[in-house]
Amino acid sequence: MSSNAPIPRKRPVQSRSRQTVATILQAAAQILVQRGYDRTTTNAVAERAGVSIGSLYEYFPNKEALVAALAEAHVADLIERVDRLLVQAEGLDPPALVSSLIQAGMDAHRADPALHKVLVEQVPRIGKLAEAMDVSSALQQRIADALSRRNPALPDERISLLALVIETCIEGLTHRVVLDQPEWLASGDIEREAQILLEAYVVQALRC
Amino acid sequence: MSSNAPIPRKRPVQSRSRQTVATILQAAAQILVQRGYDRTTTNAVAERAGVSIGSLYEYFPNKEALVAALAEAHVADLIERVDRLLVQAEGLDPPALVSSLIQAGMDAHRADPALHKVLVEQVPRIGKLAEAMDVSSALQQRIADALSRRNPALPDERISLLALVIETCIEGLTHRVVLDQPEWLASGDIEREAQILLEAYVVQALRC
Amino acid sequence: MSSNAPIPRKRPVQSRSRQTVATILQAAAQILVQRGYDRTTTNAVAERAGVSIGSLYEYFPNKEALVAALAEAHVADLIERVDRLLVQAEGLDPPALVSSLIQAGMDAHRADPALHKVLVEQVPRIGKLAEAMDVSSALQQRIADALSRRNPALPDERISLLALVIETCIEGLTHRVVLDQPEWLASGDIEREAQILLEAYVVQALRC
Amino acid sequence: MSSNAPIPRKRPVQSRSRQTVATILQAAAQILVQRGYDRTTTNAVAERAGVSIGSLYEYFPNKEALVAALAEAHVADLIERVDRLLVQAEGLDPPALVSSLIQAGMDAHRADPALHKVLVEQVPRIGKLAEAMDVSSALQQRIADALSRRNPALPDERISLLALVIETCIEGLTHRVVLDQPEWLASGDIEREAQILLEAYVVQALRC
DNA sequence: GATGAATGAGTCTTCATTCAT
DNA sequence: TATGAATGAAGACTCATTCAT
Repeated sequence: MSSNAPIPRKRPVQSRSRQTVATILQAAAQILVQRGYDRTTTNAVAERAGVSIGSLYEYFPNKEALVAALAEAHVADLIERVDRLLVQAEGLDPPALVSSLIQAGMDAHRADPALHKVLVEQVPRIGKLAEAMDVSSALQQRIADALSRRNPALPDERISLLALVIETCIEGLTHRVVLDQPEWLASGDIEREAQILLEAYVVQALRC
Repeated sequence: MSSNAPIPRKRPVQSRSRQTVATILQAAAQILVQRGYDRTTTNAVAERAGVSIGSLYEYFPNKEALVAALAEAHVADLIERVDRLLVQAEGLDPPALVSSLIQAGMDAHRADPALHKVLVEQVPRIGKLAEAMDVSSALQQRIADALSRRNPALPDERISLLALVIETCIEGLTHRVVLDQPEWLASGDIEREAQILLEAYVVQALRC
Repeated sequence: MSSNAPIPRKRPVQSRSRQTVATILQAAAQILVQRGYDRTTTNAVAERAGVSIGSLYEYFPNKEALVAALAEAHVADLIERVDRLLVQAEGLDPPALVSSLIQAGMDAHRADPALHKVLVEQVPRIGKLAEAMDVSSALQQRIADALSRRNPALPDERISLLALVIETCIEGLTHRVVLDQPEWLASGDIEREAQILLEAYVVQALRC
Repeated sequence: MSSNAPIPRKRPVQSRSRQTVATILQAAAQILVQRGYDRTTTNAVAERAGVSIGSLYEYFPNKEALVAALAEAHVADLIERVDRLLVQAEGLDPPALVSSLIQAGMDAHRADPALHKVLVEQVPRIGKLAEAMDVSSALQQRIADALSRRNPALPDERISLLALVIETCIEGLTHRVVLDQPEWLASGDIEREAQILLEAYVVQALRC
């Protein structure tokens, strides 16, 4: 409207959009956590976000896309955390690498455990949502890279298999603790067991 | 009428009911696999079962209960398979026990993989459904018992932790293979890795 | 079965039927009072009566007929009570007659106030049910007869009108007290007012 | 857009809603009268109103609320009519007051007799509906006020009782005529009788 | 872009009633 | 006659999505 005002630097529209999108995603996360997936309605999300339902559909073509966006953001956050830790672990020996991976796995779940729980337990892994929620592939890739740098001689197939096993165990153990026994989080017992379990495995594997 | 026949009276009636219930559950399984949880409607299940919608509600108070019954049956089947294998593994040494556990885990998922996939990926783990789908607790208990018999000196806490780790890893690896890479099922690669991973862990653990 | 037992006097079948019908009606009354009309189901009535739903439909062609039978029985009970009092009031003077009528009205509602309340407040006055619940016509007729015997000179039209007014006021006042202010039942205030109200009216009317 | 127009902004939006609500209520009244309460379905009401079923539920959370709104409106209309007549009767002597009250009662039932009949005869007086349909309390209050102004010396208790008796008789007689013998409406016979009945009663009562 | 009233296909669920046994 | 499993028409209600303003 006020076209000659001195304020607008660049893409004011875009920045407002960004803000709106962020608000909607926040609202979606809250409602998802409070009500679960099935009972989350787009109307409720819009209302919570203080945005009209029409606006919501301006940014997200449907409910699935909305939740997918949320899942993507969450997953990106998770992976970013893992990446940060992996960078630090670059030069370490295998036991320390394993430790780092375990820490990364545990740490990743500290992002937004409640949201994580809902996403994992209630959101149907179908279509776009299945893709959006696939953390494992990305993590396996990163683990594979790390292993590969350590022992470039190992064949890719073997690396993949190792990465799959490692990632699966860490994710499995972490999930179990985070989702079902959050009271165990503090003790560090699980980390210790995981270390024992995987250290031997990895050390030996990197030898072959 | 035939007052002194040795045949129990109400049997025919009961058997009709039984048949109806079984038919409904079968139909539910089929439709669940074909359409996924959200798009499974009670009316469609009744129709597929060749039964009136009223009959369905005669036996299952609502959709949740229907799917929960299905999940319970599936879980029971699954656990029964594990139990059978564990019985055979009774006297074996730790490596063989581990092998049995892994086989049991893999085998369990051969019950009805398609149904398993839908149940795991799409059915919201909420309320009655969450309970009905809890295999892990049961399996951990069985593994704990097996370990306990092997090494009665170990404290319960330690046994529980071991069982949790073992069960989680086996379930995690099996899931990953069954749900995401069914093509790996045949190769036996995963079993081999799992054996390596867990054998060392268990052997050592049973020593302490 | 035991066909030559000395017990059965006459129409054992009929008497058993009678018993069944009575049981069903009792059950219907209970459930009606507990749940209200809409939430009263024929299945629940049968169950409460300890009778199969099929048997219920043996005796009552449909829900409406069942409730109508109940209403009829209730109304018959009411009218019988009124009749008993009116017989006693035969020779009395007008004020005493009025008093008797009022007593009869109040007394009638002591039959089964809870059932009465449900029938009046919730049962739709439609078709067979409307007929079954029509107490007023019968009462007006009886009042008209009583008045007529007192003053045969009065034209029928006038008698009818008087009866309508008297019956309506008594029923109205009684209802109000019974349904809305049961705590006033004991005091006798309403009876006193009704007597004042109607005595003057009737005395004068019987003169013309 | 037309930013400085004196017309309130949201009006068009609101007026659309208002219109929708009004249309729905009209349709509900029609269908209620035609089919009776039980056979009135929300879908039919929406269809008759030329509105989607979703819109109906936008404004009325359930069937009960819809009918309650209708009843409330009807009752409000009814009471408004009575109030109008009572205002005019302010300075009159007791006989004229009685006459006014009777006229008011009769007149009130001219609002929408068919709807009135359905509401009274078929709508279950339960929960919200019972409240919505309670005319008597309001009318008794108004009558009590009128009496109180006439004779401030009378104790409240007595006033209440008088009002109850008067209101009950007028309502009873009016109902009977309107619901059961609409053909008597024209003659004026009932009004005359009511006047005789209540005049003596009120005159005497206001004396004490 | 924003709004929010309106849409309506689609679900679950109830319950009076039937009928094979 | 009695039983109770089975029926299925019908109804209340939800919510993702559209579109006129």
